Amino acid sequence: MTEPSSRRQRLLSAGNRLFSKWGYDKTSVDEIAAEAGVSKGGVYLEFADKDALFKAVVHDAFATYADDWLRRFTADPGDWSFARMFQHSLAAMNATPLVKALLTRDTRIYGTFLRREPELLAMTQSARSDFFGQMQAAGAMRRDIPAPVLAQLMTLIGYGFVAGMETLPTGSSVPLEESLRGLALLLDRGLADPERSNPVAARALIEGMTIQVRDALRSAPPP
Amino acid sequence: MTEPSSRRQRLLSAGNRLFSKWGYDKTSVDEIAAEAGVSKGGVYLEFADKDALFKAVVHDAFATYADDWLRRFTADPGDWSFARMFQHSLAAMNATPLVKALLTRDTRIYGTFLRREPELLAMTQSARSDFFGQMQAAGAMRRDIPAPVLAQLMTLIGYGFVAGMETLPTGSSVPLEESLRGLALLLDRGLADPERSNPVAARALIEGMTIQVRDALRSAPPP
DNA sequence: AATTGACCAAAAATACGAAAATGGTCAATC
DNA sequence: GATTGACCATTTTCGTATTTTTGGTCAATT
Repeated sequence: MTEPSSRRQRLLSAGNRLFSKWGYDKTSVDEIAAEAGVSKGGVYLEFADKDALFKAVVHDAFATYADDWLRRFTADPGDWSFARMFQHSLAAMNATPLVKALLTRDTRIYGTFLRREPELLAMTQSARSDFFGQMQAAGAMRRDIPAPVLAQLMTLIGYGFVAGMETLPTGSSVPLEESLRGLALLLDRGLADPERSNPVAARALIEGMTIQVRDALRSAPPP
Repeated sequence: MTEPSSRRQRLLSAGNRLFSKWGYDKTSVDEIAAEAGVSKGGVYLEFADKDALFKAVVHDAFATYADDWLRRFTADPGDWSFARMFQHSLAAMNATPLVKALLTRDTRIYGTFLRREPELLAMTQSARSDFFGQMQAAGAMRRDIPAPVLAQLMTLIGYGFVAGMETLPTGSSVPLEESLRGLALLLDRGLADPERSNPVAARALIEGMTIQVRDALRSAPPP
């Protein structure tokens, strides 16, 4: 038997389903209420307005993404390397429609919302260059590429994998998971510092950064 | 003094300029004729219809791209490696609006055209997996990643660099050329076969492939 | 006290005829 | 013979009146 979820939970779930499918503009409050088995008035008992509901749904999706990311990462028996962290980050993003849509700036999903609330995009700036600087300083990443360039590289590559998969020719036969494994192999060797290697420090940095992002995405949304 | 270019040349040039800026649907034959200093009837003396003109312009853009690619590649004093070939390929693509727009499926530019002529997309399938198979066989590329996966990797990374640059946050301060140099460093080491290295065979393969693509794009468009 | 759904003003979708623009042709012109 | 631009049928755009849908409220109901 299923746990009777709270009204808020049901609204978030229904909202996530419908917003993911039809987007912000083409999903009405009526439909969400019906899908959640709540009257329209009930929606406004829980959320101030449609915007607040949408923000809460997006925030929820990011928390789901962060959890999924960490779950995939810890379940992977391989090394605790940056390349693997990145690999699972992309896999989790791809599996969370609203996160993917935000990264790819899918206006069909975010509709008029991104124009009114462009600060939402800050949530996608995950590849911060100070992290790469620390990795370099710890001897966990090559130092002949400046940290800001590394950050940009990873951002663009990540964008390519998430956005490209659904834009490029359909018959690309290679499933995303396999591409991501290949990418991890490529990055593992391409980003390593060939002289000094410090897997312990690397692991500490990666672990810290991962947890930090997870907690940041889990925290309460801004007022 | 400037060479008086032929009517066909002026039409291709004007078409390239206007199609790049306004797209297929929003550029009229009248405007192209005016921009080229030709009467409307003159357009139809040169091309069967608007579609034929557009196809010729796109074909011309691809030839320009191929030339630019090879020019950048040969002007680069660095190694004649796959990573550098790829780097300059992306730089040239990015510098050729109609090529970039086709790769990114920019419907603002290609408008209704891509629906009627989807085979145009075949021109963007440059990363063919048999090439990677040959590179692997020649000892010029690591063999622990299957060739089709390598092809997919490079396709997605390329997409990320070309499409991501204009979609992602504007203040990304790192210019594309520098990102591409970093990418080449990353790929050079990430794709290399650590055991056997065969720069001579690699160079032959890359040279052959480059010329082949260049000639293919230069050839006459299909009837 | 918690929840509902009829209700309202505002916004968005639709319908549709008028007007402008467009792709393409060809008799007149150079 | 090469080139032009007025011309035509069709499509697209525009303006607008009408209808539908939507976000949000609140008296009535449970």
